[in-house]
Amino acid sequence: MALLKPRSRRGGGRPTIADVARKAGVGAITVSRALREPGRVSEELRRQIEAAIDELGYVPDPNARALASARAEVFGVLVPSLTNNVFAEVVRGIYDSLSDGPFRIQLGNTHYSGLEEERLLQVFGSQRPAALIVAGIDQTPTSRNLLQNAGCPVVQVMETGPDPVDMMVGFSHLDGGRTATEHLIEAGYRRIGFIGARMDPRSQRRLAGYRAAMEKAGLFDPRLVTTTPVLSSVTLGRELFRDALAKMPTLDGVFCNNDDIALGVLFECHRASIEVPKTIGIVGFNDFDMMQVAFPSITSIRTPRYEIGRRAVAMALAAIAGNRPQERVVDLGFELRRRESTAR
Amino acid sequence: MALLKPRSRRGGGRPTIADVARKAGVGAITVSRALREPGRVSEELRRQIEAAIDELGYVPDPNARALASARAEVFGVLVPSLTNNVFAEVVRGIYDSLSDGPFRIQLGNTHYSGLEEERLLQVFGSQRPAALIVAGIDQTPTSRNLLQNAGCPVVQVMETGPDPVDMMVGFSHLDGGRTATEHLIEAGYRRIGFIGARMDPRSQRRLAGYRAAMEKAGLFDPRLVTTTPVLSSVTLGRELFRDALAKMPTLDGVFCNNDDIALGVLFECHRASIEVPKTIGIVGFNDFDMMQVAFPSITSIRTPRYEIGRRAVAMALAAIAGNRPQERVVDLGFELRRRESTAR
DNA sequence: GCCTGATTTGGTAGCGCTACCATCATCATC
DNA sequence: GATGATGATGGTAGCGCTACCAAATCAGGC
Repeated sequence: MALLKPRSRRGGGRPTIADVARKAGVGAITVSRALREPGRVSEELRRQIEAAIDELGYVPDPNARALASARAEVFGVLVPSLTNNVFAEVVRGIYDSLSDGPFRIQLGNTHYSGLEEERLLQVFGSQRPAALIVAGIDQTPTSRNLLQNAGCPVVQVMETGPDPVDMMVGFSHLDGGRTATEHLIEAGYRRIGFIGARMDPRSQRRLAGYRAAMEKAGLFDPRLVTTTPVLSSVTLGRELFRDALAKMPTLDGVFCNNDDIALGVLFECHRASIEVPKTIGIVGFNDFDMMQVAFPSITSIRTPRYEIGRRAVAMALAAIAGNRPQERVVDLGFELRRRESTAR
Repeated sequence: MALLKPRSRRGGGRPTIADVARKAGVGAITVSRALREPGRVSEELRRQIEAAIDELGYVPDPNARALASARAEVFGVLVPSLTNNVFAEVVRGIYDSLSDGPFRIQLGNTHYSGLEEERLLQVFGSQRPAALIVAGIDQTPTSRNLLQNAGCPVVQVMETGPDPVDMMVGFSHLDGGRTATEHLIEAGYRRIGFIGARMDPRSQRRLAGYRAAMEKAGLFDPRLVTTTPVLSSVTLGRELFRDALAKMPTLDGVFCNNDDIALGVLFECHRASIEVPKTIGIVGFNDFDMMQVAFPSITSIRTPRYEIGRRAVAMALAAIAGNRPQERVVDLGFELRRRESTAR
């Protein structure tokens, strides 16, 4: 008589929770509990179960878990760019904070497109993630709606604003732009340009900060502003600076939308023998490592990218654990790093 | 009399494949087939099913799918760093190639640690991914074993070598190092240093290429080599260059392990009024955008990072579809970009 | 008309896990 | 000693989907 079930598990024969339960002499559900809520299982059984797990080399199947509990141990992370170092550091912060626990990261690249963001939120939602972390606060109404109905903690990162979907961690780009510009003004520069590429909402707010500072000092002139929607790069920084100079030869300072642009400006100054900081003052944004090494070293606004990632995860984990933080909007601030490029 | 089943689906009430089947008046399995193998379903039913899907806004549950088919639509991607631009571009290539299809990306950061790589492969394996893409070819025996038994296509990227686990896409770092060094020699430099940080296996091979070229020209001297295991940065490039100069004041050229180091060297040359390329020639590695903008522009080895990501996915997808490429090792090469920093 | 094989469709039985309840001790309380 | 209250454990019934097989249909050949 043949065996009824020829042990042909479809799934490749890895040990399951039932195998562990059999070996430990307990019910499957007790194994499940021992894994998820160890406190609710007696110490004796827990030890037996752990021994069985070790012996069999059991690893829980995240897919089965997600299906049964209608909740995947996944953090959905949406950023507008994978190669922009700013977001890479945010992602690194998220990753480092999550690598101890059971949570995986599902990365989405919106390419600075609201439509793509909507599409990704749709896809991510179908997985019932444990939390969503999205860059920016300017979601489309559709995206906002998707976030609101995601049924999980949501953290908007990089910026602060008055109206969080759920939680927020970031800083004020407007204040950052204003601080950078005020610093140039205080240093004695007057014909201060703004140079920016890829004018996403954060860049727009830095520009607004620049404008506020310039207007307050009675120095604003629209011809001082040079922008392009093209993706930022060092090469582009150089080109935009040449455009700006051509348009406004009396330029004596520039606030650059980001450090790439600032570096391009610096190199062009070298090339054209424009003295920095004497003839032109330069301020960057983000304060990448290279800013302090550049010659002359470049003043920049230090932004807490890595810390934003870490804090976003901490808030999301707290919310998952049931104690949503009191402060739903966390401003991590920024810091002006004064260097040679503005030391006139 | 109360309803028997108060329609309290645990899973939040999103439409399921059964809902679609009911609406379209077909069996559930036919809907499943229409989604995965449209060719095997008559055109009429297919149309009905598509209409039902649209109307209900049905999105397949990837977790249920993975559980039932014992195969997740996930590409596991293992890189040693999230912020190193080189890997960010590889990941971008992978992401762009995958964003059309159903596959998700599961990212792992090994932090240049073999042990961490083993741990991640273990975790990734428990999800039965559709494919694995790992950076480097120097896996530990344990990791190699895990890859071999992963039961899915595996692509090792960034390098080429004689013994792929399954497939490989990359280029020869040894040849890259040699080419860079030979270029300096041909340009007339003689006391050519090697400066490298974070001496991972790829850096080691570039160093080996440097050494081969130097020895062949009868120029090698161990005091010309300055390395550190510390993570690479522009700041570090500057410091290492100062060390190298202190050790060997007659240095007249440097091959830098990567572009960050090269940039640090360039800035230090500015700062110390060392003329480039007259007194010192500089060659970088990777050819980031900024190399061509720097003043003077910096000679570098252009590496096909993005293309490596794309090709790795293409090969993996082909293998999944059943037609594993003939060539299991693809060498995408590199290119020396001659610029001002070596134009003596 | 019958058979064969290809094509299209559906039913059943899981995949591995957890939510929900039921059960059974144990112990304090009246 | 009956009555809950509490805590530990287990059974059952799915989660939403697909593998596997069975059945139905149809074309063509004899």
